[in-house]
Amino acid sequence: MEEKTIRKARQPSLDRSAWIKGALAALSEEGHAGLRVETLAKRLNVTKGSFYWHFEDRHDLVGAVLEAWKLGRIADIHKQTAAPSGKELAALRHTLEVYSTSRNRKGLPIELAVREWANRDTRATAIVAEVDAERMRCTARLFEKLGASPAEATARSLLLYAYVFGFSLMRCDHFLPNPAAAKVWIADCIACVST
Amino acid sequence: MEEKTIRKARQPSLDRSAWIKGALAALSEEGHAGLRVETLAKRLNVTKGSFYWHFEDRHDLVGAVLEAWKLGRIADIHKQTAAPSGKELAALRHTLEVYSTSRNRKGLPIELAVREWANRDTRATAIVAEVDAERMRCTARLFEKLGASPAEATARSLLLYAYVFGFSLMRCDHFLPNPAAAKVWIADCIACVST
DNA sequence: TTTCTTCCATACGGTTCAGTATTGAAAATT
DNA sequence: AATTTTCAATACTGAACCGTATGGAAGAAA
Repeated sequence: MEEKTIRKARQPSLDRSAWIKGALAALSEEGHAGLRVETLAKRLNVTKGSFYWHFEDRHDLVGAVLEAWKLGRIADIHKQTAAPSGKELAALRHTLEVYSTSRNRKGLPIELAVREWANRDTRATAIVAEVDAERMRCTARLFEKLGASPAEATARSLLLYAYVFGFSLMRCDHFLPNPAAAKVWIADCIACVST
Repeated sequence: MEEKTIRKARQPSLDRSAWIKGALAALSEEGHAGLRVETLAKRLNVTKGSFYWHFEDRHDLVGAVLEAWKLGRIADIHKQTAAPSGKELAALRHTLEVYSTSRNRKGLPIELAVREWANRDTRATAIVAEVDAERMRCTARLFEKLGASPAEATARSLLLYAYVFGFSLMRCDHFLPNPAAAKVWIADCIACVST
């Protein structure tokens, strides 16, 4: 409603990034099935005419969305793991916390949608592989600085990310007697390198 | 092709379970988007006429699929965790192994599709919650028999399942220098209760 | 002002799918 | 054998969607 008036007041029209941003929001709320041209147009208060001006076709949009997601994830992990010497453990625990708290209201659904989608789309598979490799590189580096062997650092990184993604897939709110305690125990298990 | 002749030779026609079985296969291969009436009909070499005889509508099928999936998962976990005294650790390690090996070619994609789907469907959410609760009950029992406190048993169970589901979401084949070693390290981390 | 470029609206055709109605054929029952 | 019940094929409506073609409005350039 407000969007509409703003647009009619000649906002310098939409560009590719606006469509991608809307697509990511749709991906978060409706999953991969939400990446529809006409549906996105409604979300942005325009028509398909705009879409086919900025994009070749739906395939083009999907590729752009994946690329934008990849860049965002890699930028995030670099920020999270850029720890000064001595703060490596805090950085790891912070990384672990970012995903398991309710902060990532938007991020985690996108993450899951992309990964589930990667089971049937080779482009998504490649993007996920790139993101995973970069993330594990970054966390493994921190674990090694804490004294872990390369093998252990890799294993801990794998466990860390598998846990956070897997946890977000579970619905155990009704079962966990003390969710906070369980999370603390797990965090200690993953991110406590015995020096 | 063979299916076709068999059917024409008057196999006692399809029943609900055949449709559900086909739906689970479609769910595994194409995700939630594969649960289409006409698509399933093609897969079973019949037409929609048959579907609407056995089911009220698509909503009906989806509910039946979720229910069938739930029962299957609960039956599986009961079988996996029915360990004789002294074999608890082996049962836990076996449970851990079942999901992380390539055996579950069909099961894991369904698991992920249902769980991703549960982000937007209340029925799927409820089903997943039931399955999670039962699984964690079963594994926590084993951990407690191994000497873990109730809190630790719960935490370990949560970590176990979050890990196996999260791992199946990751694409780190190109990065892991020694996948087997990492898996062993993680298994030891999750399922080695210090007595 | 006129022309051109940019950006979007509208209208259209084609596809896929959910759901309904009707018909038909084999099986079971009488 | 006649009839009823069970199950599936066919044909249809309507909606959602992709992609194209065309026209139009606003701003920039001439």
